[in-house]
Amino acid sequence: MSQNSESAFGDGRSGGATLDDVARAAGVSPATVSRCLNNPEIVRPVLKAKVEAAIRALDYVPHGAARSLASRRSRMIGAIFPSLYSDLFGGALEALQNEVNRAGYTLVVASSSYDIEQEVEHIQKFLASGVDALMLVGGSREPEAYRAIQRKKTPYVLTWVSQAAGGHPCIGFDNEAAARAVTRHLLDIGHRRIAVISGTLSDNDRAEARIVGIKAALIERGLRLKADHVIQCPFGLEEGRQAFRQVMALKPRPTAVICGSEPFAYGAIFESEALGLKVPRDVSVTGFDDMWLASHITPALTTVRTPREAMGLQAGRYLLAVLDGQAPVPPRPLDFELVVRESTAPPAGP
Amino acid sequence: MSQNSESAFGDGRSGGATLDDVARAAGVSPATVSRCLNNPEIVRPVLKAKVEAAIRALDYVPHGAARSLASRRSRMIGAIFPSLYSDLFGGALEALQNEVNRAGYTLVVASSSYDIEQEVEHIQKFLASGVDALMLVGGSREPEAYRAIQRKKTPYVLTWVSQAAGGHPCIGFDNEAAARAVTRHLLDIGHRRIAVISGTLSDNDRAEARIVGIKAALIERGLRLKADHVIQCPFGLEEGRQAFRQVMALKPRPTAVICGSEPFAYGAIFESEALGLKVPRDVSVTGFDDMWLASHITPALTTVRTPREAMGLQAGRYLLAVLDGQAPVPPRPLDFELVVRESTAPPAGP
DNA sequence: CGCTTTTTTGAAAGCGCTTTCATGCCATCA
DNA sequence: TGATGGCATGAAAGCGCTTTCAAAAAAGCG
Repeated sequence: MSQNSESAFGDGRSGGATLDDVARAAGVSPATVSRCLNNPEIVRPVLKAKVEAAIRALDYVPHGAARSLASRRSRMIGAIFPSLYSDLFGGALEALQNEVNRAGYTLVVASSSYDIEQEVEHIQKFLASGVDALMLVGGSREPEAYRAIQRKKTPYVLTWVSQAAGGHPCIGFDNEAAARAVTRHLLDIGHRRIAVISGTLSDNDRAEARIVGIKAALIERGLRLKADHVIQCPFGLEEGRQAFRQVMALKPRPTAVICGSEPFAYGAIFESEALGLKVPRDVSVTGFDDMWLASHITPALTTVRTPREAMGLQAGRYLLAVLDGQAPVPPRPLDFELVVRESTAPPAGP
Repeated sequence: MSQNSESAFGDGRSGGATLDDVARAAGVSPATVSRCLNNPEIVRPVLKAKVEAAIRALDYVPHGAARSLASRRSRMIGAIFPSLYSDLFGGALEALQNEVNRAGYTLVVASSSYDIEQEVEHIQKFLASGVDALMLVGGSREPEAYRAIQRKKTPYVLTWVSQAAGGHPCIGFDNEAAARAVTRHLLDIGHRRIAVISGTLSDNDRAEARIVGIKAALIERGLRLKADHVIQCPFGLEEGRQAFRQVMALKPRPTAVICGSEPFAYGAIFESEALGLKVPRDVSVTGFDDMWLASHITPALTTVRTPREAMGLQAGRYLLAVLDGQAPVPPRPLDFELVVRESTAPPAGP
């Protein structure tokens, strides 16, 4: 039975070498090996070298569950997004993942399908499986959900919002201000009859805040948003088309429509063609998020660029910092940017 | 000290009740409680009821890591996608997640950014953290990666392909056949000068297979694909625009361009406008995947619809079946569908 | 150079659960 | 009715690691 340097060991034991094996091979105690893994700086270089050699020779990989059990930390961070289907959250997800990976954490992901009940189930499952921290989107959920999180003392952060009732830590942008910016732009170029296509408002504080922002901007100019001028529907391009058609049937016809999410705007632009309307000549359209299609569609979309990757990144950093015992830096709202392109123009003369 | 039925216990112990607590409360042994959790049918109804009551009363939640350690199963399934940024894999991800959740598993996700090195690192990390099964995209990776997986005896499945060198289990569609179908369509309506915009071929067997399919269809008609007629570039709309411009500079100009991925096709269509070319009058364009924009863009895109959700779903089912000890059903290729819309038409007369 | 203080190390006790294994119980059979 | 199984239960031994705690070694000091 020959033993070539690395495979013989690894292959022999079905489960791989254990920390005890390493200790034996290095001629030290298991405790020392453990320290090499978790606190390398407190073990003498001589021993550390021996241990590292043994680890390499045995192709040793620590057993995650055993580690979690003994240390009561899972090294997992959970993230729950409203949807993974669209690419809206994809960038944030990737950024978050990269960030936590870098620190040795594993990201566990779930999608709630914009369903608050499903979300709470996921929260509970994550809590049960012992995630060390939690990233959530928005602040609309039952107080009981927060209580469960806090009871377990699990660090968490809300994204996509810059503040939430209850003083929860947030990493996001000011949805209200962003919507206000879009609205002001429209008002500045002369629009007065403005309609809104919004995502379903219940259980979605981002959508709510955007409506609030729009109303605020309108009020600044002594205008107000009539109830029949805001259409609520589930996110989606097709839904946007329908809503746009509906809004264009209003008398007098609005000269601009603000879309609370980008697919609505795409839908509006596509539908305008079907309707024989020209954007922006006959009607101005704005989006929200500045996704990849925005600059390529004809007409190129006026929209607001939201800091999606940045939210993922910062949320990761924040959670990591808290896990690291640092005083949680009070996060400040991230910047958004109004991007004016071709889909908005002054309204045609009366 | 009052003890209201549920909160008093749960709040008292910082970590929550343990299985031993439940056993004590129910007046049975820990072993029995464990059995109630994992093998309810072998414990007498009387005891089971007692245990269940205790569980409810104590608000007991099993400790995942302890379970994993003792049972050597993590109840986690790992999935590594080339990208989470686009919505290409989003549907599959959601479907997979729902499927494995249903069976009590947790999905752990990672993105490799189309980087084979990064992918192998993720594979190793997942293996180390003890995932019970693994979902991968495509079959292009070092043999060592497979060896590592097999050494750990971790069930796995490759998606997005219907077969892979090495006989690995696959849940996907026949990329070659799909590309052949698109090409034949073009040939059938009279095209002879066909160019291709392909994703980077190295380390991407899906892209490779598509090229093979295109060549095969061409050869059937006695044609061949000239080297300068296939442009390789990273996935992306912008890249597609550039590649299209490049391809349109060929003399004689191709009458059709096959895009190996949908964003390329969108880019081609947008760029054609910039170039003053009319699709399909001046040039036909085909996509690949039939994503949401395909039917809305002008002209609506001829493309092939790939079974993305189905792959996620079936991959989940397959893995679950293997984990359940069932004989792994030899998976058959999933269906794709050629969707002919407006972006293809017979070439203009010579 | 002997003594105290500070670091490093090792021994051992779990973390919370699963899983043999042996036991006691009851139904079954001769 | 006594022997023979079969089945539900409990006792106990870990799973692989971390983490006190105390002992040993190194360092600092007079």
